[in-house]
Amino acid sequence: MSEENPEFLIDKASDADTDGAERRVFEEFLRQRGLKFTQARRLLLDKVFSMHDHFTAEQLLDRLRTDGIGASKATVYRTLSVLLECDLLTAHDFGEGALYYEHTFGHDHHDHLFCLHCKTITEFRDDAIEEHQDRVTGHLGFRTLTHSLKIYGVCKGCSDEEPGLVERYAASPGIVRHRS
Amino acid sequence: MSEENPEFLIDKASDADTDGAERRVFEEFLRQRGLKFTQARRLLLDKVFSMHDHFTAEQLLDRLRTDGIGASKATVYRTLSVLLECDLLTAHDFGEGALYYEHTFGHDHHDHLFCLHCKTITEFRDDAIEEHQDRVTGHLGFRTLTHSLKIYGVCKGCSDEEPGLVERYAASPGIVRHRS
DNA sequence: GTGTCTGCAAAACCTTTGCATGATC
DNA sequence: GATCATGCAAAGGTTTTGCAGACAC
Repeated sequence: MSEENPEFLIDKASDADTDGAERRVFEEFLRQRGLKFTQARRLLLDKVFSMHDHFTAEQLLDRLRTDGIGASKATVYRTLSVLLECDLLTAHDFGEGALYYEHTFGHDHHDHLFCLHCKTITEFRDDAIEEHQDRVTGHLGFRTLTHSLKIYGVCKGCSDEEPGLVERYAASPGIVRHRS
Repeated sequence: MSEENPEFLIDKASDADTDGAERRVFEEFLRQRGLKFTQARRLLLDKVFSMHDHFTAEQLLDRLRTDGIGASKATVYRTLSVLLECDLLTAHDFGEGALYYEHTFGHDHHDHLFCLHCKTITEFRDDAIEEHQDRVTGHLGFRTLTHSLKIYGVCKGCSDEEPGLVERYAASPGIVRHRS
């Protein structure tokens, strides 16, 4: 492993080709529940799986419209909700007002770095952290269903470009919003 | 340390007596900014520091009214905002719609377990987890300002009382809401 | 043809804000 | 007395919902 690509960094490009498996999962899920595989749902599924970054409902709607697909806001939210239920999608709240979604098919759990300046989201995974979490919950008899670790700060790119940025954010709690 | 009280559990009772220090901090902060120490702010500060659990703005408002203190919703939100800015308060988003607040005076950083069934919030701290986080961000040149680790699941009390609860939640992604 | 889905607009929800009145320094 | 704070109601944002017409099975 090179220094530029440490073992805990997640390679986003590797999920580029899912071989259409998400579609089979989706169709099967719909069938089981007596729901219908409509054109809107097919178009939305395709769009969601063509985006390999995190996106909000509004951004998804915009990109659909750019493609000339006239889906309504209600349908976007309702379809995202179905995709969440069948585990093809995950939502993350970074305290920015809207939820960020990412498709998750065959992806392992991972955690996030959120740059408060450029809003870039970086994914990472660290087994040691996971193990320590399990140790804590095990001690307490707490049965974990899901968990989230989010680290907020300033990414290397931003702090290289603008030295003093970190100090500026640290002095402006209003920007960090004290959400933790 | 007894088994009932592992070293990573945070003893909430220990912050019961702050000796009024939070009031001095608050007054000093207000003075520095040319803000006023009004009756509403004093009453809210007292109430916030008399509550040793996590609470929402709505719950705070209710408890104030129970005490016969008629603060408006706007004032509650505005005062919470000031308390956040002077680091006497922290807000947490557990995906329940509203933010949960907790007063933090002389408290070290800690993480949270959230029981999806009884909504109980348990605090813990684990230095090893923090160290691993620092290692990851260090590798990436990411400058951390704050972070949050939240573990969602079913607490020991709930799963003892209702066996099968965990499985029920695991099968109902809609309840977990897929927020992570 | 039955049952589900879509789009629109309106509502829900928490939170913030504008403005006139009232309190603090 | 100047300035900031309060309360009310209205607006802000994202997300959800009711309903009539449209589509999938």
